[in-house]
Amino acid sequence: MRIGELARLAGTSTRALRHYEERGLLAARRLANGYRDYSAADLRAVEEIRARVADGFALAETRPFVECLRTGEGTSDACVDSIEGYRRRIAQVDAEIARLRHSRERLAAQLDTACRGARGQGDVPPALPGCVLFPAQPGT
Amino acid sequence: MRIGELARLAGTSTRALRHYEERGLLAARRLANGYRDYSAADLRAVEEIRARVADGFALAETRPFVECLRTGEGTSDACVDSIEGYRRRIAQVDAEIARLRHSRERLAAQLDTACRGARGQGDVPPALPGCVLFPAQPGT
DNA sequence: CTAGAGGTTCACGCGCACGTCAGGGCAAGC
DNA sequence: GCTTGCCCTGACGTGCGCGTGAACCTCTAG
Repeated sequence: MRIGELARLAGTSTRALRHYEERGLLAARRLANGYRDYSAADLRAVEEIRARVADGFALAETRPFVECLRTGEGTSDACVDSIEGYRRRIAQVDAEIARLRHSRERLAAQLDTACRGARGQGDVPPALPGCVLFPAQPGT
Repeated sequence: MRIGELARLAGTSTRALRHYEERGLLAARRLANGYRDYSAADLRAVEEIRARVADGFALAETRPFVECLRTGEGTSDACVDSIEGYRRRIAQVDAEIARLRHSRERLAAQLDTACRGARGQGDVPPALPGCVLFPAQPGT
């Protein structure tokens, strides 16, 4: 198939596919007229890339998975580097969640004091908007 | 004080301070020789900016807080726009945490199946590295 | 023959918060 | 006079994942 069809099937753009090729993630055969020619395996590779990127992997970090697809035929998980990649990314996500949770706590505290002490130190300010229905952290 | 001292006191760079000025967040008087001249209030403003940025606000979004500092003398919380800002940011953080949690679950599932099915379909692969001590999500 | 829908490469744009030169001026000590 | 340390204003670089032309070629249908 050619680049347009692959883009449609993979739910992305032709520009993205050429970008993956520039980055060495995707290699296309060429037809006699210079057009790129892709196989079903290439579609799998692109789906793999998109899936990893959707989970926060940088493009360069998807490389082990793509290479694992080529050598391991069928799955991209079955390589040591892939497992390493999963673990690293999970650690990053955990760290990021922790950071955001701390940030969330600080923000909630700030909002709280802001609502209490807003302008009129002792008496209740006239229904300061945004201070009713103070939001609790979901999922806790 | 001049820009270097302010940068040291605020724990940032002179370049950052000039950048804030370009963005209209910080206005400096000028000495006779053209040097910027800052006051203690400016230090408070810079601290405010840094604090907001540290909690994920974009530079432009720190503007209400800084302006609130000028008008409200003392705190930056006591303005309606600040409270709105807190709420919006909290909503963003919550959404981001939710996204990351879903991503985390998908990643853990992938790692799990990868560790199970790695290479040798039925028999246990020779202690695939990274598959021992499968990490659980912290804080749950 | 002529559109029109595809393909090709090259190369700049973007958003964001600055880092990092380049090329100068000002004040103070030796 | 020279060095040193601080300051000034441009203006380009960075990282990332493409978007968006420009200018051109190629195949197919009418």
